[in-house]
Formats: sequence, C-alpha cells, structure tokens
Amino acid sequence: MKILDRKFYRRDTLQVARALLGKKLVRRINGLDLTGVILETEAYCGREDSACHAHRGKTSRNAVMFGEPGHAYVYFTYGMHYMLNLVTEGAENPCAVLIRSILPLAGIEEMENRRKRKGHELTDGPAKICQAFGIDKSLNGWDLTCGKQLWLEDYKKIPAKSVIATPRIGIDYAQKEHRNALWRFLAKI
DNA sequence: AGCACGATCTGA
DNA sequence: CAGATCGTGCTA
Repeated sequence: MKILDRKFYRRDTLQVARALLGKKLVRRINGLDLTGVILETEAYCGREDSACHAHRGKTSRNAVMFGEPGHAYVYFTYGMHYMLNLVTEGAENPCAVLIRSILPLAGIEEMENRRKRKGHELTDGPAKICQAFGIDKSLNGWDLTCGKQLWLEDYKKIPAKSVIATPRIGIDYAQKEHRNALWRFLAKI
C-alpha cells in the first residue's frame, strides 16, 4: 500500500482531517505491525484557532507544529495520557490533526496486552489509541514519510456522504467561534 | 519557585 | 460526577 507523502499533509488542515478518514495507521514495533483504520479526527487550525496549542505562540511543547508537515506531534496531558496529532500545512503555520478513534485491523491481541485496563472498547478516544499503539513522547517529531516505526497508508475511500462534521471535544475554554466550528470529522459506519 | 490546569479515561 | 496524576507554561 502507498505511504502518504509529505504533499498529502501540506494542505489545508480541514481537507487533511477529512482525507485522513479511511486511511490506515501503521505502528511497527520489533517487526510486528499494529494497524487500524482512522474513523475520527479533529482539525487544529493554527495561531488563529483559540483551541489550538499554537494559539499562544511557539513553546517547547508545541514546537513540532511549527515545523514541516508530515511529522507526528505527540504530547502528554492530564498527567497520564498521550495524544497523537499529524502536522499539516507548511512550516511556521502551526496546524495539526488529532486522531481520535481507530478501528483495529492487525495486531489486535498485542493492543489488548498493552491496555492497562481491559474489557473496554479498544480505540475510541485519543489517549486509548496511543496506549494501544504504543505511542508516547519518544515519537514526538517523528517523520511519518520515512516508512519506519509509524506511518500512514492509503486504505479505504470514504465517500463525502459518509462523513459527519461536529464541534470538537474537550475545548470548552476556546472562543465561541472555535468552540462551535465543525472541525471534528467522523466516518459513518 | 510556585501554581493552576489540561485536545482524557475510568468507575461509582 | 469526581479522582487520578504530572508536564507545561504563566506569573513573580
């Protein structure tokens, strides 16, 4: 399958967030592939977006967003969770797409073993994805186009009709226009 | 140096 | 609905 190249990410963030639905996420650990189809994303649109980490300028945490597209922006929050984002647009235009849910395809048993708490849905939620796929801060800044450790591939075409847009989750602190923006995208089952 | 809080998850 | 749990960024 074709690995998504830098050009894929170097576009309008809302376009990329929609286009990511149906793509396959691949995490290779010790030669074993954990994979899944992306079903839910959220767009974070740069300095102007009061919900985006880059809103208050460049810091050591969000620096990766200010770099070239096609890199992973992984950060730590709530004292216990990691989040996976994919950097979009161009350098100095700090935008990214948060991966919120995935349907596992391969390596499901391995993902179960990684779960600290078992017996729940595997990968509905940004923090659970990172846990299941073994993604932590060591992958912050990772180049998603080099085909090692972590990358994305073409997989399934999701027709525009099957895409639902809603407001983003967990950003009540943002200004109204950003809080209400329909920048969360879900692939209809 | 101190402090408030977070793009969440879980179990009650 | 509250508790877990700590890195980060802001203030001083």
